[in-house]
Amino acid sequence: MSVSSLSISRESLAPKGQQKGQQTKAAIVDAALGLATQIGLEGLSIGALAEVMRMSKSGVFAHFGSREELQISVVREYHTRFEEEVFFPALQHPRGLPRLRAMFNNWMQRTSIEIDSGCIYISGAVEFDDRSGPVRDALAGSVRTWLKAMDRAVVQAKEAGHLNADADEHQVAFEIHGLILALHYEARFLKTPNSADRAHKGFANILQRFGGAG
Amino acid sequence: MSVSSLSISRESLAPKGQQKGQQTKAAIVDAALGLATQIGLEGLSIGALAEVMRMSKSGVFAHFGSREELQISVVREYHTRFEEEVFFPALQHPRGLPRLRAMFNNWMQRTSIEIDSGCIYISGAVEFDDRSGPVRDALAGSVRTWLKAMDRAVVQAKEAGHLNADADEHQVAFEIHGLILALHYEARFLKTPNSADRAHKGFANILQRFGGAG
DNA sequence: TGCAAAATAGCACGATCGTTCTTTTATTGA
DNA sequence: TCAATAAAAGAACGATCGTGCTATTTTGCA
Repeated sequence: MSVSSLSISRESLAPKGQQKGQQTKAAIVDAALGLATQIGLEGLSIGALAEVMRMSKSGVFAHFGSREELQISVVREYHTRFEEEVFFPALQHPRGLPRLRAMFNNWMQRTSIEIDSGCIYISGAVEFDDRSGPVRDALAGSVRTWLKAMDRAVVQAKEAGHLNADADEHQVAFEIHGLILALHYEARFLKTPNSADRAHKGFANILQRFGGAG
Repeated sequence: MSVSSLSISRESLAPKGQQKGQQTKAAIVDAALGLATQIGLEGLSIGALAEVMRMSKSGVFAHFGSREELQISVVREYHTRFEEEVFFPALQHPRGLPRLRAMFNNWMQRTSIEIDSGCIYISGAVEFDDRSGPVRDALAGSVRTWLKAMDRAVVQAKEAGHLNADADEHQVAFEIHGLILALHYEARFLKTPNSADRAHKGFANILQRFGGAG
């Protein structure tokens, strides 16, 4: 193999000076996210992760320097994917009720998938609700960012006249959040059928009450 | 000390042949419940429990035979307390809307306390949602029992004419469950203020929509 | 009061955990 | 191609975990 072909492939695969290590790290974070959604951020162990990656424990460990840093990387990766899958696509819909509906529907779709795989925003909340530290901060910050985006969407719907003028925006967001949590709880833990339908129905009920049904 | 006084005290303290071991076991379960609500059923370790009890690990362990049996005992104890605190007092209110209100209010009060202490129905759901075994069964059975009681209360409220005739009982119970879960999540994890008010408001909104507001 | 039984303690085991250190291998750039 | 550097492996550490085994202590009852 010639030097020039090597050079070209390096350019194309890692254009911004991305070393082999960066790619490996990304692959580790990807695998770690998969493990963490199933067994939680606390259940995520470097040994199990190394086994999945077919690497040594120390090989995995060296990329992060600590377990905490690994957990934070997982949270950040989840945040990015959540944004790409739920938030950004909704922005293509016009402000107001259409965008609010899109955000809820995208959230519902993601939650429906997570009935099988798990959700670190929910499991992480339980694992870190009485702790402090950078992992908790990353987790709470990420969740708050999303909930604020939901809040803004409700505010815009009200400004657009799609909701009653006296509608309490935070109340709407709170009740929507409850529907998602109930869906996750009843479907994933209790295996209650038709939970997704109940959540959708609940959203329609909220809109009806706050004037967004018509 | 005379034999008769010993006999009397034994009769009074342990009338049904309750040995010392039973009392100790009850005290251990009590301490274990306290630990489990904070750090979860999975975080509950026999070593930490022994330290709290000022006992040896093996001394604690012998009462249960396995960690799993300890966890099940904790779930059962929590179930009993939940019934005594939330369910039974509500039965003293008349069937229909008054009893439904009482059940929700008692549930809210318990949840408000658990914002500080934690709740094993919620943490346990996350810890055991993708596992099988007796602990999961005990947990899910206990939760289902309570949710069915809520369902019955809604049905009775409808039968009494306190809710619209076309109200979907399970839908009402689902949305109420969501309010409790959102309260726990936002208050305990995110430290969002006024979450209890939002849950109460949400309950009023549900009643309004299903015809129980007047 | 004394003796059987129950309750508790003490100790050790294998396993897993995060982490550190040293050594080997793979990659990079001139 | 070769030296410098990054990446990965290997081994070992102290700690904690659940659990089994064997003493020791405490309790219950005649």
